[in-house]
Amino acid sequence: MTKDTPSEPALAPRTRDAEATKARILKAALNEFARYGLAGARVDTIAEKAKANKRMLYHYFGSKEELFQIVLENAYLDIRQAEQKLRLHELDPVEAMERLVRFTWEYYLKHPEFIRLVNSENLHRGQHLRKSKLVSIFSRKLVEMVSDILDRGVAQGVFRPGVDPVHLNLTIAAIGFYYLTNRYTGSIIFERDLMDKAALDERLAFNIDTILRLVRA
Amino acid sequence: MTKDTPSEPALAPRTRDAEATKARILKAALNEFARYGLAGARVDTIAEKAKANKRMLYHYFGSKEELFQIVLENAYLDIRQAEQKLRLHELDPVEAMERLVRFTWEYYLKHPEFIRLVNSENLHRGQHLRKSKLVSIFSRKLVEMVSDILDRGVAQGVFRPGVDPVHLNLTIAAIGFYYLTNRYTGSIIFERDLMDKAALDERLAFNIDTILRLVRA
DNA sequence: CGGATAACGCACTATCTGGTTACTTCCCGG
DNA sequence: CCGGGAAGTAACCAGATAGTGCGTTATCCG
Repeated sequence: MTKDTPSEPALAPRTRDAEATKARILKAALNEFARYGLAGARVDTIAEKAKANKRMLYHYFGSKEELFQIVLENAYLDIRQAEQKLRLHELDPVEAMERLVRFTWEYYLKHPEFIRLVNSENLHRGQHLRKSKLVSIFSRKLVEMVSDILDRGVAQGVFRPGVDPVHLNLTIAAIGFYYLTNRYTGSIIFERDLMDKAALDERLAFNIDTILRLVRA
Repeated sequence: MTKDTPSEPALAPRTRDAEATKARILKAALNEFARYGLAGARVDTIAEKAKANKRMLYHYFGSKEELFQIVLENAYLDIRQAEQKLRLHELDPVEAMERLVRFTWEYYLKHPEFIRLVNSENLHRGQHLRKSKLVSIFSRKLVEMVSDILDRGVAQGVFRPGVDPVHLNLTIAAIGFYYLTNRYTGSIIFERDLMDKAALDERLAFNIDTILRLVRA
């Protein structure tokens, strides 16, 4: 909508730019909600970090909860889109499976905001995600993707039949997500630094092994 | 300390009973913290639900955070003690492993407060659990327990060698914990009721299978 | 160029929230 | 049976917090 005239350099600092302001608010909100949860996040802090006026935040997003909802939806859409870019159908089943486990792990590792946001949303019983139409659509593609790998593997005789793609999806997510979301209590309980580089590499290898043992014929 | 005189019936409603009041506050706090998280929980609500005066809460526990800390520690001690009662060393390795997976799942299912508390604590980077000395001690026993099962299994040739008991522990927890903590977003994303009786049974069976495939020779 | 529209900002408030002050009531040991 | 300490209570407070009313300024289109 509000675009620079083509002749002007794009980097010229616009004094007024609704899209840019919205984007800054969303980014600051993602950070704040991920750090402190929905209840712990402070609207004033979000506005400040976004270098935007709080009034703008309410103008564009309505309320703290609606802002959270949009931040959460965006986070889900981001991971679902990244998954689609993997082009797993081009790989043979074992490689595809390994790549998916690796991707999931690395995505969680690179995006700790995502796992924290998901936890917050589940504390609130999924009431915000439920309002998103897009998330369901994109999630279906994920299940189809895994289903396809599984089918191809069974056809080639490398995977055993009868593995539920939803349970497999849940398990791939679980073994990475749990380790990383509970990194703090986990490090205390098991008395070792779970976020140590070597520990992370070891975990990824363990996870790939776990999933392959689960699906192999 | 404050005990009824032996001649009086223990159930006689004492008008003043420090231990009972503390217990009521802890119970109400467990509920409130599990429901709304540390930031979302309300001290007034805890006092009200405990049928205690807020001043008592501060008198016995010092602050909201210290109360949270004690609630969290109690929750961990409870699960660790329940695990010790399983007497897994009396079972053969495969049965012991299956029993542990089953127990973990059923404990999480019966104690949704536990998983919610753990999530809240990890949002706060483990800063409260770190202060507990007891939790580390009891956790060591858990690792030893799994280690023992694993060793016995290897000696009998039913389990493969080289499985790290910490990673195994993490995985047993993960596949149950993740499913249950993300029951809300999971049900939305996969468009099926993850908390349906049949779905729960299916998941338990899947989890047992996953772990056995992981450790079997 | 000029005025409508949208971006932006200040200052305010009603309410909530963790924590406290100052008090009363009960119980038990000597 | 009585005095002191512990259990219990009501009212209160200061700071924080989500949300707004209203005025100002930049931008863009006719």
